Amino acid sequence: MRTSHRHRSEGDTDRIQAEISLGPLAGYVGFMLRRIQTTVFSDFIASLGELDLRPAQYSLLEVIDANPGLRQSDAAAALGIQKANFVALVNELERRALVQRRRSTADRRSYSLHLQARGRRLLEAARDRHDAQESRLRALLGAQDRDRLLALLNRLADVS
Amino acid sequence: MRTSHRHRSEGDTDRIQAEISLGPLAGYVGFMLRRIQTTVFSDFIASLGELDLRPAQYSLLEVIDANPGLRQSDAAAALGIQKANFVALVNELERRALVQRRRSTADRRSYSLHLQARGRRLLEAARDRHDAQESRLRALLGAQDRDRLLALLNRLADVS
DNA sequence: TATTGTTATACTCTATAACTATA
DNA sequence: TATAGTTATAGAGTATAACAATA
Repeated sequence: MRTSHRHRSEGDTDRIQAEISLGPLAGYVGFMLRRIQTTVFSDFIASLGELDLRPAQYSLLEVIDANPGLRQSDAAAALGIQKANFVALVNELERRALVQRRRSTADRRSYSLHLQARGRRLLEAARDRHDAQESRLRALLGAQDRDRLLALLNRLADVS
Repeated sequence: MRTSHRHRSEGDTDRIQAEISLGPLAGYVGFMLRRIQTTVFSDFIASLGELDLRPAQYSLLEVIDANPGLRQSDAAAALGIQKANFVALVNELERRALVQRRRSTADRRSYSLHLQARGRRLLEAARDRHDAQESRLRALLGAQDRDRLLALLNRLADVS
């Protein structure tokens, strides 16, 4: 239907079919990993959006909650963020009274990071959204396949 | 050892342990998906680097090769890139004589995209790198688990 | 009226180098 | 000398709005 009344001239090398093939890409783990991750991530961003919290901010709140008082640079390393880029992230959360920096008495170059009451409350709300997404993923896969997927992913942790 | 000669004062709430826990995050499919994908993607970027080709450029070459003459906007949609951001991508590849735009005779608003000889040669070199990475991933998982992973990923394609 | 490709713009994420204060 | 945190800067990815040409 879409192309039924096209005039095709001699030099016309355009495609007619509507569906575009990804070619060999669709068979690559690397490509599909990126593709699916992007979808899942967008979905997560959307569900966090109402909280005015981006994924990196949320994950930092989680890491501080799991490791109260950890050093700023250790938090950055755990999340795979460079210390230079981590500064603005912490600044913003501190400005919003979600997180607190405290000068370490042991090593006065470093800060330890702590959740404030507001940060804890926001973390709990964000974790609810995260849990809800995780439930949707589990519904798509089933509990057993979800665990299998997690196990398979972990085995890719040391490529390169 | 690391903290053996620290002086801990009364208000010192810093952490002592060296390993930082990701807390509940490590059990979330969404989080681990992002984490592993980032690792695999960095590895891929490094292997493409010598070709002066970024992943998005490579994937566009693949899509054009699989769908010669496809419309610019269809290529953008297939790769999940917005048409506005797609322009500079095609410009760059055309400037390097890898890709060619041709005005469609059927719909003079649109362009059809084609590989040029240099583009085809570069694509083949890039595909070799991609294949090499894929082989490393398969070595980590085994052929069967690689296929299982791909199947599991595909089942997540329609979250949200 | 709607769509294709385009420009302009802004925001996020990431990478690197250089600085300071402390160790 | 080395490390923790910081600043400055630049590149890449992504999102939205508005426009000209064409359907």
